[in-house]
Amino acid sequence: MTISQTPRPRRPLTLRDVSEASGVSEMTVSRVLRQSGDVSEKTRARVLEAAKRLGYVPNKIAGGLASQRVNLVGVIIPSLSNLVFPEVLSGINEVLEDTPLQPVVGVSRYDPPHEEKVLFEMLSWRPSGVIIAGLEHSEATRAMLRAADIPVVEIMDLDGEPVDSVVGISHRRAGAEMARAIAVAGYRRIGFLGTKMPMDHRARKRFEGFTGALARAGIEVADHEFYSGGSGLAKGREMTRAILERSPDLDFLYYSNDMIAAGGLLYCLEKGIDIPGTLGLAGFNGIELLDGLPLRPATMDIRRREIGRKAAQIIADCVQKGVSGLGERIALVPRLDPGDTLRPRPHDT
Amino acid sequence: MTISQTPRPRRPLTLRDVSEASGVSEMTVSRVLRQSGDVSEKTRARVLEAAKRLGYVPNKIAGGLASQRVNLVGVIIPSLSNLVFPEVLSGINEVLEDTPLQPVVGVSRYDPPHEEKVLFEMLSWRPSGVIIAGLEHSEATRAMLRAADIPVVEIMDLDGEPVDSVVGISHRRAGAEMARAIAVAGYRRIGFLGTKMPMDHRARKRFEGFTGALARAGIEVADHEFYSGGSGLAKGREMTRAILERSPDLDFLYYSNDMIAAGGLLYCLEKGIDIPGTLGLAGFNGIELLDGLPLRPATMDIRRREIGRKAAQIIADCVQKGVSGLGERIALVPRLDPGDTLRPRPHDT
DNA sequence: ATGAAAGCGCTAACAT
DNA sequence: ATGTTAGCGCTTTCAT
Repeated sequence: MTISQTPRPRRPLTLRDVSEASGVSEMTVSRVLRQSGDVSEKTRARVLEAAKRLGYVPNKIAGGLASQRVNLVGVIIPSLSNLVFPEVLSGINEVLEDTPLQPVVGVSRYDPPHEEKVLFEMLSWRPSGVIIAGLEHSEATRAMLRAADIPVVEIMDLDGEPVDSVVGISHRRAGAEMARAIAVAGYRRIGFLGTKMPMDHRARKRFEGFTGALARAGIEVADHEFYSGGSGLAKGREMTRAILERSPDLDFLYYSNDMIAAGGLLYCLEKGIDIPGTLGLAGFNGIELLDGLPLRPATMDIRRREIGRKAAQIIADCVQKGVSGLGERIALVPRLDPGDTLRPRPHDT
Repeated sequence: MTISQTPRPRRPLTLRDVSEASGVSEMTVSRVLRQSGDVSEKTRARVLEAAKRLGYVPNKIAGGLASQRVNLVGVIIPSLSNLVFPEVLSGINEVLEDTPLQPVVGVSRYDPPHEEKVLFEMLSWRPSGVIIAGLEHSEATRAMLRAADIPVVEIMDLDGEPVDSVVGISHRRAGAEMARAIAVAGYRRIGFLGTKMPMDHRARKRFEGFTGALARAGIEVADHEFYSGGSGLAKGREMTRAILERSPDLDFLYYSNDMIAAGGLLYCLEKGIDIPGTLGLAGFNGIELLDGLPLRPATMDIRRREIGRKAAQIIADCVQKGVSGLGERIALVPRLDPGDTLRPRPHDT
């Protein structure tokens, strides 16, 4: 007796296979599978049954070519290990899940030539829109974005000239606001700890906004420490040790992100430094990690999830309206959280 | 005087446009752009110049349909916010960057029906291979993977029946090994803190391996605490508080991941508990975060980056050889790191 | 080294 | 409600 087996196809199944198996024309099968147009309930059922039985998976390559529409949204972010960007992606996902659109992620590594390459690859799939982090791109990248004739949303940052729409916060203002809060609280000998600048424009703008606002309060940054490489707790400890050994009289440390701030906090607590009495601290981003620390570092929430949601919404709107961009500018306001490490302190006078 | 401007095309550029602009046949243009076949240096230069000047971006949709080959590798992981998976992705990227293959990421959210949907979407793009986390999938998912007739690599876990190839560690053994180390060190009143099981098979297997090995040493898990929802430091603190209030006589806590272990550690240190004298701790994963904590919790490194690399290598090999799978099984051995929180202790006798 | 023709699997547009 | 035809932009194959 021969054993009957589900045949394992060498050639992937096509609409035609479903058409033959169900005795319905290819066109009607296509309509059923896309739930477009009028199809009788009976044929619909027969088609669905056949498609399921055969294990048919539609070919979007062919579909996209025929319809000249591809429901992909390219998302280009600098890094996945930053913790911030996965949250932006979640926001994007949340919105796109209620649409036929699907995000496709590319990672630019804070490297403009690589960003250019990633975008080129992405555009070769003819996505319906692009969401891209930052406003600083190579001229070629900007040219491609403009020429693609699709909605483009630049996210995270507001300080610059967008190609089309933009959703984010002003990092200059964020830096300035933190500076003001620190100055108002009475801190005077302030150290800055951050990433090496050329890589990260947003960190640079925060630094600029920070120093600018301090200057207006008659304060100069007393010392700074820049690093390269991954930012983990250990890096924050090390940098904090270095800057405090060099400048033991600092009374505040402003870190360019929460992770290194958390490392610095742990270091200071171990050294028995009185926080925030002797030394205040602040980070940036508002990541979840901060919730479990012995003290909650001051930080500024940049509303990552909301940035993702708004950006995705703009793309979805454009696609729905059939327009290739609508030059929106959505300014989100970061929320300063003083936590336990940024407190008004007695004056020195 | 009219101002000459680069015309902004409504219709995306095609090979034909480049062909006309360069006076070279479409076919030859195609050859140049794909760097395949013999083309004279002169024509090549002309084509490249025209393509660049026009800002031509090839249409991979059309190319994929014509060639029946799409250089995408689908990667399906449960979550992006887990810290573990971005590292696996890095490993995959590292290898694929030296090939024409490109990863496309889908997130299954530890949810089999959703995983099924994500895979279906992915397969509709006819990728050259699939890398998917875990061995537990719905029957439909397994059927799709088999029917796709492309290389499939299941990653992270070894304990089960793979569809094709598999790269990972045995979580049962990992749990068992940690149990043995704890027992040998002399701990006897052991608590387990982990995720709610049905969601996460690998955590479940570790738990099974752990309790099994303890049983062989004549020890039972004295108490356990399960949680749902995100795992951050705060969750680790809260769970630790709960279990220690209920069972103050525990002498060891085994956490299902490093993040909650770190939270637990911070909690214990604040409470002034002597670690590892009174209480030992261990987590799981070997994440970078641990490096900056006041004490380094014991953990087990699961070699995430290497898992990604090996998996990608298998796909790349299959694509290169033109085979649709080769049933490899790569068993990685996790590394137990006792850190500062798992130390031999004096016997109670 | 280059070109011409056919067709990949699907859908738009137009029948019926 | 269903079917027919043409063609999306590229590559394969076969000429030259």
